[in-house]
Amino acid sequence: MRDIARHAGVSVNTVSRALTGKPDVNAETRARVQDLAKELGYMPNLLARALLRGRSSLIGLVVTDCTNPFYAGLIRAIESSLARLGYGMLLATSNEDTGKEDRALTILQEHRVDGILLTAVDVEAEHVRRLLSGLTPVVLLARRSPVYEGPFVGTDNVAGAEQIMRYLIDQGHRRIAHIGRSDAATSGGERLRGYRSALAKAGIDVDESLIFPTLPSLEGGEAACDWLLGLHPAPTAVFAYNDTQAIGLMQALQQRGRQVPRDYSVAGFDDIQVSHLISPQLTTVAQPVDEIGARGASILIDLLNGQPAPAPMLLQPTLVLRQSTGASHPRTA
Amino acid sequence: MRDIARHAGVSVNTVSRALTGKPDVNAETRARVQDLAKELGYMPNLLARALLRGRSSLIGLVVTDCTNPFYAGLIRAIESSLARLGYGMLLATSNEDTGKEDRALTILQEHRVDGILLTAVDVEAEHVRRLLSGLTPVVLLARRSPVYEGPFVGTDNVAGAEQIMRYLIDQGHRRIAHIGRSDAATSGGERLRGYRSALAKAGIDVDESLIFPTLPSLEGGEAACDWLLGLHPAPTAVFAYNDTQAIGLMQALQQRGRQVPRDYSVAGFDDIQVSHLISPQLTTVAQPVDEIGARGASILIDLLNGQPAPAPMLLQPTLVLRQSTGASHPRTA
DNA sequence: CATGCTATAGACACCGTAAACGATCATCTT
DNA sequence: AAGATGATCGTTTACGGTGTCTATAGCATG
Repeated sequence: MRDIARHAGVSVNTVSRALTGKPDVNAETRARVQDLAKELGYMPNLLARALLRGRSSLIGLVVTDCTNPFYAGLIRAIESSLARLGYGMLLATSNEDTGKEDRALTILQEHRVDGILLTAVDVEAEHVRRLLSGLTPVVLLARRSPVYEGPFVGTDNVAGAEQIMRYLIDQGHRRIAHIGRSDAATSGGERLRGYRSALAKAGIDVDESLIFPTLPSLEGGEAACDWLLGLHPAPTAVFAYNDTQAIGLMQALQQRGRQVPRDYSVAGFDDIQVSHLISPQLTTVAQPVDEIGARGASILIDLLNGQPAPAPMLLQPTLVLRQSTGASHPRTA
Repeated sequence: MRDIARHAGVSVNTVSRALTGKPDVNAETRARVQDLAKELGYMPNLLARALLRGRSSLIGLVVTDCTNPFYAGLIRAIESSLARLGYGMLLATSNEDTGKEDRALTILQEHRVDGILLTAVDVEAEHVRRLLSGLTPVVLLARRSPVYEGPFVGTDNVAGAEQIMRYLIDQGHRRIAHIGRSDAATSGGERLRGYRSALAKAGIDVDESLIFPTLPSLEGGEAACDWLLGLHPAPTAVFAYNDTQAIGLMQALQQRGRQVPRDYSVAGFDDIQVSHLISPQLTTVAQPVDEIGARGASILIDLLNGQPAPAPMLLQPTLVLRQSTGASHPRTA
């Protein structure tokens, strides 16, 4: 900028005014300065501007694992929203480790991000509490504590689970097993709640022995196979916490000579891309990933602009019926 | 920092020295300052530090699409490497659009990232040329122009294609089709080169009518199905540019009543996660994603520390044999 | 006691930009 | 023609840290 000022024979400040479109600059001078800026390849130093204005135009995003297709979609939606609004995105990954998450958040704050979008490993953790009571605006995504009433965007997991369960019940299934999530993630509890309430609404007693908490991974799904085959009387359908588990289960079932959906209907949650590539294609519940990302970003930006903190926002998932579920058949075994 | 200085009864400068571990501070004073810093919840302002030192501790990463599992893996590897080295990562997505890429790169530079990791949409594009001849250190990932001799890390696509082709040839296949990539991405040309050279080495003439350039997507693979079925004499195997195409093709073939690998052996490239979830599991070539990311990051950091620019680095992919390929059967048709 | 050395800490400048204020000059008003 | 007005531009200051130079005190040395 100094260079431009010297070449143009004006002060640094005039250059600043000319380039940022402020008034009090002669049109001629402005044109000359702008030409020179282009010629010299000038780029504003956002660091300096940030330091002065106390706004970095940077948003921090923390996810647990960007190779998870759900988070990958989230990242894409957020990045594109933020880019459109003129913000840069600092991405950090916690890898489901609270310690790493804590450090990542500290780094983000030291870089003076204007706000943070967080899918927390453990919403109750001490460092999350500290963050939420701090000055940096934060919007939680996908996971929240039940008592938290601040900015949040996520899927209505209870409603999604109820939808898929109602569908299975409508198909004639009465003994429906649930593969759950064994860790602290709140979505596990919510989907389980939907499982229970759908059964209750249909007048079916919940059989606790039909619930199997495990890891939300392929291996978790595979592990559930043995458990499932050991149940008597056998369930006719299974609702898994997520697609990955459901796929693991289906693979294991097929290896044991069972057929889906003939022997067992299997339903998942998330609608990751794989789900319509495997055979049979998986019936599941699609999360509105793009909308979660876009809403999260816009809520955060609104917060930065001084809007009051909105209440938690639950978005509705949609049922995706495919081939892995069917009508209940009477058991021959 | 001013607060700490006042509370401790020392100058701001002394606080700085105490906290950054510089010498010339009394051990007692240092301890007092550090205690106060913790108590007051002090966080260094990296913006200010960056402005002064001319280093932001920020690295920019530009990928075409973070929902692509290959790039998602790359992002994870890079993020974890950078975090370990004390750098933040600014992520931008080009969505295969050179205009968006250009804008993203500008934003990154305005934020004064210390260096950029780039998987360019089009390595020959004007704005990429400009970037490479600029001052910001850049390491290209995965895609490069043949004439570029600067910092680059990627897969040896030619060798990977040769490996899988040699395997198919060893299985007795002689008429092997190739579904290619229709756009400018260099990896397309490289894999095609491997296809040709493997055939040449085996003494098989390249039949240009067996090469079908299309989109690197599911749809591209599906589109290739009609073409494939129209070939006479029919090939016994297909080598696709990537797994996604291969999967699209297999689905389309199965819908037409053809069986894989009985009627056609199908091989892909990339080893995305889906590949071992579908049936038949896909034979493919695995890219060393983690290593590409880790090497890319460390090369960039070396550049920042004044090391001379290294030559392009090609990493070897590994063959993953699964169920979608088999020995060549004589055609009955 | 003068001198020089060391340990410690303060003062000042500076990074690149922008807001606030002040100065200059031409033009307009009466 | 004197004063008011407005357009244009320069000067000063600040953002939060850190490198460099300088100042002071305490101590050992000759």
